[in-house]
Amino acid sequence: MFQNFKNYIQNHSDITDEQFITISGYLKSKVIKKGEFVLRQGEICGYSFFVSKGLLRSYTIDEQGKEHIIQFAPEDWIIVDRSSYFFNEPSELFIDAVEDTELVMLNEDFITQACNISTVYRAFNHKALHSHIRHLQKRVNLLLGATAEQRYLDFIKLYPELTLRLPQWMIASYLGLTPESLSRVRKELARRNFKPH
Amino acid sequence: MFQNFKNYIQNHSDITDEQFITISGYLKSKVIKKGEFVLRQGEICGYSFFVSKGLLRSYTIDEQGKEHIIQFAPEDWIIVDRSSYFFNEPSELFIDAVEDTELVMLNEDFITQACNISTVYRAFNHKALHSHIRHLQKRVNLLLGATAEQRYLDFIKLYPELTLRLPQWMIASYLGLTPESLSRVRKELARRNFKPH
DNA sequence: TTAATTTCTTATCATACATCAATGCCCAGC
DNA sequence: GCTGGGCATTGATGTATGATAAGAAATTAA
Repeated sequence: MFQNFKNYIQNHSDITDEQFITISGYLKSKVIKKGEFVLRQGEICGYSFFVSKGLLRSYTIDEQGKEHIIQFAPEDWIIVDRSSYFFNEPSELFIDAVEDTELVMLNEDFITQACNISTVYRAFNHKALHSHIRHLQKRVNLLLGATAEQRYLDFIKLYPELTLRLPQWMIASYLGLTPESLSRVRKELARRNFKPH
Repeated sequence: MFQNFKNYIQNHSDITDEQFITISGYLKSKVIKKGEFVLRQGEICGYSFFVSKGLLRSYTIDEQGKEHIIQFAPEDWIIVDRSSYFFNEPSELFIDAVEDTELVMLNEDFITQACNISTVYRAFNHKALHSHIRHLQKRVNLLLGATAEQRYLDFIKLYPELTLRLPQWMIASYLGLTPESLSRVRKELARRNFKPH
């Protein structure tokens, strides 16, 4: 039931099988279909969501009703609105399933317990926060300076498998483009004989 | 010498005067003039910089030689390239002084010691990481969706005092605009009789 | 004070990307 | 096998912002 998650957590900590069993009481698993939500704007994000199988995304909807995708989470990724989770504030984000998805929900108690049991896990968590910051800062920098084409090239370099799994309009949304613009960027790349990978 | 920093840290933790004295051996203070650097692209960021007086900024320079300002840090703020600091990687960022500045440099040992002495300080640190993430995510969202005017209005609402202290071209750079565009935005706001504050 | 930079504004023109609209594609469900 | 609804492409046109250039204003230096 939690096998993928157990592998994941043991790869990143020294938590033993027995320890995992004791704290797995704080876990919930869930299976959802494409399009179903695990978080909606306005709700408080009480869980981190680990993706065992499938693909989730988080996004905002602005005043003009436009979606802006913040993050994708394929297998072995964790997705969460950290602001809402940590500060107990209503979330700005929606999180829904891009594909049929199996996920594990970790609540605050689980994290606390795991940190108490294992300093390795605690350090892993700390590192994850820094990775998140690094990623966001890089994205800010790209959005400040890079053209549509540069942002797209960066995306397919960073997420080659996602590029294949996602509909193009979602990639466009992640990059801050319209689907039409992304289509033209791709056309231009093809004209110049660009081969991904 | 570290008075402002001592106040700051005691406001955010239960560290005593005596404890502060023992760990203050890990601190360095520095006075720099407007335009001087505390970090350059390519260097590893070995310190967090606390601003006692004055104003620092961090920014990148892209391939076309354009600056993109990532952060401002006035009094009582800490500025650091967390990626470089945590992962020991060469930094993408420059950090220099917008005004003549007095600062305190905290190295890894200081942070470690302070965390060991005080769980309150440790929690404060943890919270700071989450605040950073919240801020970056909000900025990504603005850059994805908002117009020049919306971004500028958001800025002056968030940083009213900075708006007065900074040259406009730096605000423009922070917002991902040219100075000319920001000037037009301001003109249009003035025409519509907008009063800051 | 004058001179010299730097910053801000304004105007014109250029361009990347958005918007709107039409078409074709694909594959999901009947 | 049709049929319909998302999705991708393409073209025509619009618009916000960038680029360039010049002058005004403000700040700093001499």
